[in-house]
Amino acid sequence: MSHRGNRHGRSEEARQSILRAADDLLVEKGFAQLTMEGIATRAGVAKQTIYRWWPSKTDVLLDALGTDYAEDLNPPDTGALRDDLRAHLAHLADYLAHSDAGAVFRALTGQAQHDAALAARLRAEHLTQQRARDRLPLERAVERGELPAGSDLDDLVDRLVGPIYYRVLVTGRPVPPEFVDALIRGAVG
Amino acid sequence: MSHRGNRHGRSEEARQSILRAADDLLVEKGFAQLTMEGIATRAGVAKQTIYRWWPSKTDVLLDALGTDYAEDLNPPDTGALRDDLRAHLAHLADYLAHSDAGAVFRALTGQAQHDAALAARLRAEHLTQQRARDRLPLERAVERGELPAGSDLDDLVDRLVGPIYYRVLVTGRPVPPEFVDALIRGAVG
Amino acid sequence: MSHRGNRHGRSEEARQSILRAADDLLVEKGFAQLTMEGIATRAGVAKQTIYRWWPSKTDVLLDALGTDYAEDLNPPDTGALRDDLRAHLAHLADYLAHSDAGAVFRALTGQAQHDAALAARLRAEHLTQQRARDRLPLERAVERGELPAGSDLDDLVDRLVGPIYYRVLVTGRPVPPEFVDALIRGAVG
Amino acid sequence: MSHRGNRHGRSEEARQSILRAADDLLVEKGFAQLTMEGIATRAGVAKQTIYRWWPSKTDVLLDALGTDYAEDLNPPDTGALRDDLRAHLAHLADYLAHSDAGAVFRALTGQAQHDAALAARLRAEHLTQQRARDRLPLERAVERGELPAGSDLDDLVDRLVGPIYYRVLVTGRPVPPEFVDALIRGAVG
DNA sequence: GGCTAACCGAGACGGTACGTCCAGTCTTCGT
DNA sequence: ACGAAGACTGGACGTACCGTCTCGGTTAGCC
Repeated sequence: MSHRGNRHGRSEEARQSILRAADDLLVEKGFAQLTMEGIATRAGVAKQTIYRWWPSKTDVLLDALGTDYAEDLNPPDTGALRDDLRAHLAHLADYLAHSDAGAVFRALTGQAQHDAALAARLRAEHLTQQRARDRLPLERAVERGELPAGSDLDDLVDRLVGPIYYRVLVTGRPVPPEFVDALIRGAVG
Repeated sequence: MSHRGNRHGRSEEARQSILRAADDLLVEKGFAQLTMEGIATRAGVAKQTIYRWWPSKTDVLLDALGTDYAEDLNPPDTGALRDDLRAHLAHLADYLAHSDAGAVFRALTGQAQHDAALAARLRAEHLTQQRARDRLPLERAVERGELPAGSDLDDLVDRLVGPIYYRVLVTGRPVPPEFVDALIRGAVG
Repeated sequence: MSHRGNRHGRSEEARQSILRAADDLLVEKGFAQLTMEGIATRAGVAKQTIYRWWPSKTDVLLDALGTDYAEDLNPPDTGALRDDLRAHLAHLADYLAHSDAGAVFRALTGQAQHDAALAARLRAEHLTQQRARDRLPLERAVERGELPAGSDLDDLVDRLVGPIYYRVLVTGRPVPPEFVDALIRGAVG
Repeated sequence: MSHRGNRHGRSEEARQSILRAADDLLVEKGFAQLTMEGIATRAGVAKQTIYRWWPSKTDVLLDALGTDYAEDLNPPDTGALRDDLRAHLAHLADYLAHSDAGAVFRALTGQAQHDAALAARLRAEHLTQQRARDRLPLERAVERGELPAGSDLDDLVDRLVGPIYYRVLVTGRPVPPEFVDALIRGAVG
């Protein structure tokens, strides 16, 4: 069932190897050394096949970021807000700083500083969903009465994850459990 | 004081027009469209003159970021911690999001996601000083007894400024005074 | 009589529209801008349909040159050698320089300078016949005793038509009747 | 005295190796397989250096044709028209059909069938001079009284060289001395 | 007051990657 | 069985910048 160049439309085989090659090369050589020609060569694909489906290397990366992001970062539901947050934020910090998908995210966020259109797509296609996942423990806590009903959950999310993103993207400092605990105390008491 | 061809060392005139051109072009066309050739043309300078003094365009920007950063972001000393922080954090948010120097900072931070050496220089030459300025109100509060002596001020700084950087660099959401107040309440009670 | 997707052998409709498209495009845009894709699009035909029947664009043109060449350039038989030649050579010159088929011939001859196989086919499939037609008046003159029996007619043909091809292909100068007369005098007295 | 990239202007070294590479590759692989990239690689030169000075590969070839053409084809001056022509036309035929410069000429003439601008340049920069050389023996014969004063020398030149070009460019037949003699007899008695 | 060192502009150079175009092949569906 | 459609690999196109280089011109500061 591998369609290569026919009227069924695009080759899933080529698509996979391109995304894989982009991911690998980003991790190996970094965003600046990531080129369309390099991806094509590594993927064993013609350059035109990449350009046919993606306008630029950032679009390939946006696609490569794809489902990984969505699936990996679902917070647990232990029934206790602080436990949920402790686990989720630690996972988030580790994911952003050390996973391959995290590397792609950092690269795209970096590029988004120079490219407003990319910034918009990154927010629409990934950040929104991620923030929804980040909110889940807080929403459940409101339902359980652990948090007051009128809380501004978006602001709470920012106060919880903002310092983590800051350390990962800006200062490069690690995010130990104690720091996560302090964040939680500051945000939800 | 215009040295064109002399034995007194580099031309201050050329230096200024290069930094100016880099700054302007960054704001006008963005980091990706900022090229050494473009800077040279705009500055009316030979490419070699740029390469003689700066290894890359990020180094020019690091230099252009220069003293502005240092001078502009000194927190006030009102004698009351919360007032100091309110003013300083609001100023910081505005500066990062809307000033020309903020644009340079965002561009460099973006590039630092792909360039570890740049990340290191950016931290050493700018972030460290900025964080020191961010700490000042907290240090004075400790001296005044407003904060307990053993507080981890670095962690407090991260909890105060982290969400601001997060909004500026990642979500693009604005930083209204109410959000700053919530940050302050969460961090220093 | 329109076969589109059938089991009756190739579509004469497609064949005609391809040859027609090739001819038109050659005249409109020139050989260099003539592409297989362009022919396919203009003819409303899939590229593969062209490749199924012709290996290259020059083969399409060889085919397009087709029967036109053969039919159009038969010399008259007035019974007088010089009259036959005068009419035939003037017609030949006009045909080569100004007709659509002449444009195809010039293009193929040009391409044959870079492609020995094409040169061979062009000679075998067109030039040989054309030279046979060019010889006809001479052969009839030998039969009538207007020319001596041992004459090398091939050399005579070259001396008659060579300068015409030279003007058309190389210098671009016109071929007026006086020049044709001079040619005839030089070749057959 | 080899200037590589300085304000003296272009590198003569690069110019020579490009022309040489173009010439060699044309002879080795033919016009169709001659590419700008191939020339650049063979010449050990950047593509941009070729494009800086020549708009297309035909312009490189026009330049490569250069002085060779001019120098090599000067007719002798024996004092006897028929001897001059016999030697010159034999030389011309051999040159066109068998020399490297002849291969370049044939390729350019072929390409000129598809490119009117090239045809114009080829005539202006090479054919005109060559025809002037071809006329020389005739002009000297007029001065000596070997030919009548009113002769149309241009037409005579065409009748002498036309069949030779025709054989070289169109039929591919050889040009033996007997054919040259017949040409001379037909044109100048 | 000419010499000379240091810096300047200009711009050609060898390279790398860009994004586009077309060649020629292949696979499927519909007629 | 054939034609239309169109995705595929491959390779050259012509362009934009990269970072390096060599040169001639200008201007102190020194003999």
